[in-house]
Amino acid sequence: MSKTIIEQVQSLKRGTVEIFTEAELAEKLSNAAKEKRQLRIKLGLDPTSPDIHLGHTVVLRKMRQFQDLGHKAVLIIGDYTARIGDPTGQNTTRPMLSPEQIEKNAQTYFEQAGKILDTSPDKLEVRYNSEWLSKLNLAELIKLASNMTVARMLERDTFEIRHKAGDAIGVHEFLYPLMQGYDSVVIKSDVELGGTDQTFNNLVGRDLQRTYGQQAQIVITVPILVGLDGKEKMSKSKGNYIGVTDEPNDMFGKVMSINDGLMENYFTLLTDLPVEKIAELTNSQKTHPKEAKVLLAKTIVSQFYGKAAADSAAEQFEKVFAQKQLPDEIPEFKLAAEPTSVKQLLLACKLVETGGEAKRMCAQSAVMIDGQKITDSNAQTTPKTGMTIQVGKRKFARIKIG
RNA sequence: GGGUCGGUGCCCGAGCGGCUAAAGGGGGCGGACUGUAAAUCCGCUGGCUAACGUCUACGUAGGUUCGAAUCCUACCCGGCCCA
Repeated sequence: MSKTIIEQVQSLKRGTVEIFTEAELAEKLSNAAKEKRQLRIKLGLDPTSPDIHLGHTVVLRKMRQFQDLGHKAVLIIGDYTARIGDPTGQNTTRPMLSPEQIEKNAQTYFEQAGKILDTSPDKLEVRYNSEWLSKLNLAELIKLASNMTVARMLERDTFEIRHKAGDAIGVHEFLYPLMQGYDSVVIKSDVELGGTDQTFNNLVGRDLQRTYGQQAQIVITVPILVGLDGKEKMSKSKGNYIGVTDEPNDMFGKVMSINDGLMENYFTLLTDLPVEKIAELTNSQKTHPKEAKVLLAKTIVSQFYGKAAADSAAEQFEKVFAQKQLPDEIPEFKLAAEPTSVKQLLLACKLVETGGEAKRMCAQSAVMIDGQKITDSNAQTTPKTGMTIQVGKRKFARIKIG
């Protein structure tokens, strides 16, 4: 209420790629204000992978902005659409989940998304799309499908690429955008949020609402966050992600591992720092890149764990990586004081997974026991309390006899 | 339905009877370098074993052979072309 509509649109626009259309958004916002009505902001969720990472938080942060303006987040758990699997993804076939599994995943999701979203009941509504999709009969499905043409489907990048590459495309995959679009009709969405990979799907919702006689939803797309490798999108399966439940030290370390060029992107999408400040931080003439990255890492960690934890993570990082000292917290393992080989010792402390790996690590002089390099995995040692073992730069263990 | 090509390790991809735990690349891991990285360079990259070895692995199931990822048969899955 304090912000004008123009200001609202400006702030909502930050960090987005496209808005279909900005003018309509302004109109909706202003009508909602006049009618004292909450806008319904839709976000579809995939219940197959409940663990959320920073990539998901980009769109969640945008959702939060809407909530803070008084609007309602409507989360759609795609339990029914999960039967198909988003054609955007790599895999076209996915295991069908049991209702219990979906429920569990959804639960996990909320716990994690709650770190970003406002979960008070007047700001959040959660729906499962099986609620209406399972009731569609064939006639209704045909009607739905008649709103789409093959040519238009094939326009879609992912289909076009796969088609040209000679990969299989199941007919049922064409239903995915329709089902997702139908969700918008059922829940009467005003705005749908999504990554740019969802642009097509979300625009289908817009069209469908029109054919079903509703006012078309606004579609807002946000960028797909690039993963730690700096190339591919952040995803769990690619292992280039930072999970929102990662421990502060891990989270900090992962942020520090991104390459310098990625900082600006992360600052913009994952923090609230003003644009001018970001420009200053990412200009290496003005700010040392490491300093900027430390600030980025601290800012991100503190969003999830608070400032104290962020500062402590920064200290640990400096200690372990820059000064190559031992961290404060080292996992402790209880062992018997029997002589064993280094190989067995590493296995017992879970520093390696297989004997072969233990041998390799030793051969590559990555193993240190009490600061002594060990190169022979068959060397005998007798564990004693306080003995510290290090494998590589980041794996540590401490022994306790007992 | 017919024809044809194909299914190889985490991924891509070579191999097309023994020298193949399977070239090469990517990824990952370790080391050097550094500003934490990135880039670059070097090394490693199936399990068990102290080691000799041994087990598992080239779509699935059988078969031929002293010996098969490599040949044969059936089946499953996919691409393309024809209908």
